[in-house]
Amino acid sequence: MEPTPEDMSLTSALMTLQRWMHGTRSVIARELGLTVQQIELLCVLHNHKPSFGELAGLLGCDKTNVTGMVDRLTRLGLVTREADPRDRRISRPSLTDEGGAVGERVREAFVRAVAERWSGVSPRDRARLARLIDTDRV
Amino acid sequence: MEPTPEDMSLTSALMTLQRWMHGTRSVIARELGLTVQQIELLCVLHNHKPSFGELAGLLGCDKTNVTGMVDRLTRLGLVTREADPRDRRISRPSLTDEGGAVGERVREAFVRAVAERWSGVSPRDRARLARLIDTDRV
DNA sequence: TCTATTAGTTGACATCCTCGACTTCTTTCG
DNA sequence: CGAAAGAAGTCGAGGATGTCAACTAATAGA
Repeated sequence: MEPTPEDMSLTSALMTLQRWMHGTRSVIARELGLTVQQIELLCVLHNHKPSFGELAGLLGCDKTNVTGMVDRLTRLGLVTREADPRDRRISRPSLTDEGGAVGERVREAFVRAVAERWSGVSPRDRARLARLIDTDRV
Repeated sequence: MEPTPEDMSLTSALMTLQRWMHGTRSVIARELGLTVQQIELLCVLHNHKPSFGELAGLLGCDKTNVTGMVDRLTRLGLVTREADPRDRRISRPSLTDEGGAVGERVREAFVRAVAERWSGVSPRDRARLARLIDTDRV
């Protein structure tokens, strides 16, 4: 399957987008005194109680990594471990009230940044963009 | 500026995309025995000889960080420091032949992954997607 | 039951990231 | 010109991230 010119320009757009997202997330994290990975974890835990293994999959990192991340966020009072009543091996990280509030601020800030970056694009095109991005996911 | 429903679904699409890109880049890096940041650096240096400070800006990290990253890539034979003849404070990291070849493989792999992910979308829509992503950059 | 598998943790080690302090070189301005 | 101010890169300390192999505890399967 040969890459077409459209694939090339799409790739280049994605690289630019990648840098923009990284920068945006860094700023948001820094304002809250957290790391990018930590705010990502808080967002993933929104309305969601995965096990450590599932959480690792969602974050795209090793499960041995998640242990330490949850430890540090627990120390900050943002996350707790909840036991699974059906399987005593499993414990499910979940947000504390404060962790939920911080996650909410993160999502708000990100939506605001997105709205601002695409403010020159019509709502119709923004919806189209969202559909095109997620196309093969559906 | 209130976020609209379009902004929300765009944000959600971007978060999914972010995870896909992270996973894709991790796989590419791992296959080459490098880290995500290292392949990013190799890509940024393609046809480009920034100073350390400019490189830090492009990578979205601190310049004190770049010193170590360039050191490690130099040890791997992928990057060298070139002196700037106009200003002796400045040295410009640049790709060795091998570094250029590795960067080329990274770009190829990424384009292939992009082409595959959006293979269900018409070339016309892929071009439209690229334009919409980069809209306010132009 | 007895074995194999799964979930989470730990320790070792490399990398990433940030901060403040430092050296060297360049620019500015008195 | 020469001293002060600024800019570029480096270094060291310290925390966070990421990977690997090895480990414990609990469950599932034969």
